[in-house]
Amino acid sequence: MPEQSTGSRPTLEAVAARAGVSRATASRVVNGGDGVRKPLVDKVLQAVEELGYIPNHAARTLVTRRTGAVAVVIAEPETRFFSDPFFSQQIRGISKELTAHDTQLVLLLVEGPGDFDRIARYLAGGHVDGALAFSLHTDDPVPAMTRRAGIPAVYGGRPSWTADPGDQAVPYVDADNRGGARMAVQYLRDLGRRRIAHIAGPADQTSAMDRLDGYRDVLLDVDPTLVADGAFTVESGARAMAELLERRPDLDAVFVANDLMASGALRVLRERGISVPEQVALVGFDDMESVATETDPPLTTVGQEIEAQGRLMARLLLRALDRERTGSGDVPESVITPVTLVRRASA
Amino acid sequence: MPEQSTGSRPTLEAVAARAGVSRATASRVVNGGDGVRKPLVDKVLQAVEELGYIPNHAARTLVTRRTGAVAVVIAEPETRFFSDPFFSQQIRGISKELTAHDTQLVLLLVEGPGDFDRIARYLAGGHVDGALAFSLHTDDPVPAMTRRAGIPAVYGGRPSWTADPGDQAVPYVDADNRGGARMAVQYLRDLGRRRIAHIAGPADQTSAMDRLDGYRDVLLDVDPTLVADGAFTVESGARAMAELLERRPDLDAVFVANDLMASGALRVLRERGISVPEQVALVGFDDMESVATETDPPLTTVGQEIEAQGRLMARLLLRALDRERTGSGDVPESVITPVTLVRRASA
DNA sequence: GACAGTGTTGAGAGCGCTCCCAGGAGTGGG
DNA sequence: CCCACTCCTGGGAGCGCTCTCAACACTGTC
Repeated sequence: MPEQSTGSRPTLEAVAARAGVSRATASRVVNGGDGVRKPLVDKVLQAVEELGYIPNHAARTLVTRRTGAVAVVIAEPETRFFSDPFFSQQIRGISKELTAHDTQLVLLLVEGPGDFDRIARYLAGGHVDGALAFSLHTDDPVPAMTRRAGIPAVYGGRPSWTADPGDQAVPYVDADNRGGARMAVQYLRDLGRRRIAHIAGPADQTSAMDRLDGYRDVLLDVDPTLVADGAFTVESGARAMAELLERRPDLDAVFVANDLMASGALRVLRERGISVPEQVALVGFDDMESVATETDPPLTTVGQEIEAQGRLMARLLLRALDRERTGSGDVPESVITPVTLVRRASA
Repeated sequence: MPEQSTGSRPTLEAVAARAGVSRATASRVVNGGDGVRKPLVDKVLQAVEELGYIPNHAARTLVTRRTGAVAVVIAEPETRFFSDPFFSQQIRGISKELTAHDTQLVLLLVEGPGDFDRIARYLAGGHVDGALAFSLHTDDPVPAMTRRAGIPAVYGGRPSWTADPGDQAVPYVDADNRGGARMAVQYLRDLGRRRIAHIAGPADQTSAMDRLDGYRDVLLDVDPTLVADGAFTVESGARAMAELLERRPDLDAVFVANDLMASGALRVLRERGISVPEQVALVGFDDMESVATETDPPLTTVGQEIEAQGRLMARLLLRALDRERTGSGDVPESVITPVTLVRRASA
């Protein structure tokens, strides 16, 4: 084991001295070795090895002005962050991609509304080169913060302001919510269902609205009594289902905007002795492993590649960073990821 | 808005100049202002405000040798990290505590076994002041890495090597697994159950072993046919339940080492038409929100305060860091957090 | 053989900050 | 009124690194 017990860690200076070269040459070797002759490269590399040299990150950042880290901002209120494996998977994808490009992931969980100041200060403080954020609510202050901090950002989920055409383009990655919804409703129709209801997600989340739009795309002028509002939670799904059943006891199918609500809806249907899928067919959205396969019956749902979305977000950000550094390269553009209908037993 | 559009951000030098003081005094004010007279403090503060000054983190780290960040190392193979809200909650608790002490959270997800090198290099590279890790497997290389890197670490879950008395003390935070198991089994006994089986977790995780020990504490010399092995997953729980039913069709209760397995067990019992809790009473462990309340019937289980555990881990680490810095303070000691029996319908 | 051109190396100037140390201002006691 | 002492402030070194620039060696050409 290299001598790391000597208290302070070896510096580039020490490496250079041991290799019998200047600090500048040692630095060149450590950073790739371009333009240094082979024998010297070897000598420096050996010195690095012998001393157990590890570059001092702070010193390097101080001069290069690059931190090699990006922030992941999660502004979701407690409840969802917990019960939702969505974030975990997305983060896993992000982590994979960042790791492959030697970039670190700083996790910024927003602790309540008053905490945005801290986040803003952090982003502006030069701690990170860029930011990834999940823009789930219309009033999200994160975009303004990253703009002011002057660092590139990529969003997960279509930010609401993209509706305004005049606004600056912020790249984002999102599943094809609208297309997926269309697919689900069309499937129910092909099954012969005619009174297809919808349990919608919260109006301040674009994914919920896009899914609602997709539902409407297929069922052109749909009866408003067939649509109930939910909040993407199990409980809200149960409530909405009860509401729908009361208003429209004749419904024969429900497209639910996410699996969590679908599981709540399923519970209510079971309690009332309504058979699924015989009497009422049910299709969810998300294909959330721990939910969709565990319900009784298992959910037919729209699946999205969550981890791939995370990877993609990271990739877009890294590309933006690269562009910033080299001054060239293609401008990152938003990406819509495909979805698939996963057939199980509920429809 | 302060003039941040001038390209490069203002330095301490600029603040000092504007306030008409030296850089040293400006630095003192920025770092608390001890030993600086009020009028000067105010002048500097005003300059900071006007210029929108934010300290350069890299420069500060370079001289203080403190990064103000800690790593959270998660070495869990993919599957569990996803389906398990455990980590999310634990991280939330960690984040809350760190944030309150102005410390950043760098997330290090281990991507496969070959990735440990990267983690080791990162920890040794002076990027972070300390590390939090979840030590779930006996062969976990993280402890060795942090020791070599010379940074303090705190573990989540009792590390297996704490069994060896000679080993150095590594502080950890863990739920009272053994006590909780005792509580659960005792409860089943008080219910009048006499043939209480156990579905155990994987043998390389101390939590599983501690729960098994607790089970044995109550049922002194238990018949080995009453114990089946699982892997903390829904599927493994189902398999173990089937196995138990085959070996001991007379069993009248099962204490399952976690809720995920309990939900699998429940499914098997339902499929066989065995009523819960009438014929077989079932108690789980973890009180995992999204599982325990959603099963049919809802699970009676042992609840632990996961978020509090995360907070505690962070607190212990911060204390160790403080100790390192000031050279005094109490040595952090491991903490066992209490558990409670949550009664629902399954027992 | 002189000269331009190419490739490799080292010296040294900072990056922005903290902190040690010395000097100056102010205070109280003898 | 002078001296010792305390309190506050500024000068300046230096944290470990990158990067520019100049010096140097070597090659090929006319």
